[in-house]
Amino acid sequence: MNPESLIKTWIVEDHDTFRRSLQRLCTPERGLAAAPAFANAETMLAALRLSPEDQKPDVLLLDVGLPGRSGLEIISDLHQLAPDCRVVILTVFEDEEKISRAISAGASGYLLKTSRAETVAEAILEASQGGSPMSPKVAASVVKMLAKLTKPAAQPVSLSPRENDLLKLLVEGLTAKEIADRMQVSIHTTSTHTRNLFTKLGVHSRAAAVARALKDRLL
Amino acid sequence: MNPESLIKTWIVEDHDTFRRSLQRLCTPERGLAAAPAFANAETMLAALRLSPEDQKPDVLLLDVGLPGRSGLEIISDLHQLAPDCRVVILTVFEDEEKISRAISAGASGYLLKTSRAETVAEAILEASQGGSPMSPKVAASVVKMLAKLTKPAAQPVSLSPRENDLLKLLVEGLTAKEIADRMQVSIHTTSTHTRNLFTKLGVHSRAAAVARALKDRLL
DNA sequence: CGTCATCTCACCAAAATAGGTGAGGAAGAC
DNA sequence: GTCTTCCTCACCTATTTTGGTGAGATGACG
Repeated sequence: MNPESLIKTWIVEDHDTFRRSLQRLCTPERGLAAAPAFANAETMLAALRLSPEDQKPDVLLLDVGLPGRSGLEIISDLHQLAPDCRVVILTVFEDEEKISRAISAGASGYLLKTSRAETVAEAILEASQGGSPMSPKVAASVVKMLAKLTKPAAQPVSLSPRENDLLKLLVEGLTAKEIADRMQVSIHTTSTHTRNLFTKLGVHSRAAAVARALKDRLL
Repeated sequence: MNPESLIKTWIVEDHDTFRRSLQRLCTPERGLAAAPAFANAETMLAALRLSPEDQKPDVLLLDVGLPGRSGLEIISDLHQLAPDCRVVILTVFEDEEKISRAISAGASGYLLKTSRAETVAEAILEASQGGSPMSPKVAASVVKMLAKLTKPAAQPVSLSPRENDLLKLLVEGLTAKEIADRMQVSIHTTSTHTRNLFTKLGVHSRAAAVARALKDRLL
């Protein structure tokens, strides 16, 4: 395999021994170029700023072991400096909170530190190809969270087209007058629609209607 | 490996040839028991209803090839009949819409039909152990969706404790009077808080405040 | 053909909200 | 100490919302 096609990985890991073993697993046999490694994220960012375009990493292995100043904050800086670089989190934490934060911050993959070396190497390759490598437990958590967030209405309501329009505009926070304007009808009509909508949704105020619409994804 | 520890897999797949090849990959060498296979979901459910508890499947491989009556609807029936059974979707579709629907419906895994046989076998094992096997592209979509859904406020607002309480109650759809009651203050106080809250959120109505709160996850 | 749902508009009145000003007390920051 | 933020309460008015009744037009469905 020629050097150009080797995946360029950078490593951020504060624990010396572990950092060296991560470096050791980046070998040409696995399709990985020799990996620069840093003891903290700031050093890595400094190096990245000095780095010419063609030497920037394809994948960043990021340890977020320490709570508090967790390392997730640097992901947005990283994406500024190297937009195409994929971030793979490496950590001991497997709770939904931590996983969710990492993914919101822009991480593509999330591995537990219990992963085998071979698994980490495969994950780097997968990430570089646009995938999202995750340890099985993490994947299960992610699926569970997504299921919760996309759960549809408990008792689906059937709104008429105009009622649907109205609801959208309510969610935008418009007043009755503005809504009438947008819907090209008189304010009396919006009032009628609003009353009917409230009845269907089982609410008595615009705020409650908006809450129901957004919570139960009625749009 | 003794028969008790083999994973019990059931298969729903309308295409004869593909169904047989799925059956062939369920072998004791891979830790999988011989798998009953069905050409459609209704037949499978009928069989499941007649099935004694100890023969119910650990994992269901579910083809959702056909659009329309897609097969996803049966997942809730399945969970009624066999609450511990994990569902792994097998399909050619890889768009976010389909993936999201499947996961909302209660699927644990999602494989593309381009997957190799060995990959499918491993996925069944992973699912049975509580994991969520996904093809790389699917995992990437799932992570992308979760990132979008959990993205925090663009410009974070710092609300005072009382303003936060108020916002929660607004989202519940309470009136000013009810809120005053719950917050144990006079209605004049809630009014003041409301005005300050609106200013901080940059809105001019309760509905818009609720929309902002829910969209930007300010709670 | 009648019925039903929907959309449209109108008039009405009670209630709630939006928005402004002022002001006292408590807690924390400088 | 002073300043600021926050919480509390009050009074004010204009506007909006909520909720009721009624009614004509349309189109779909049986």
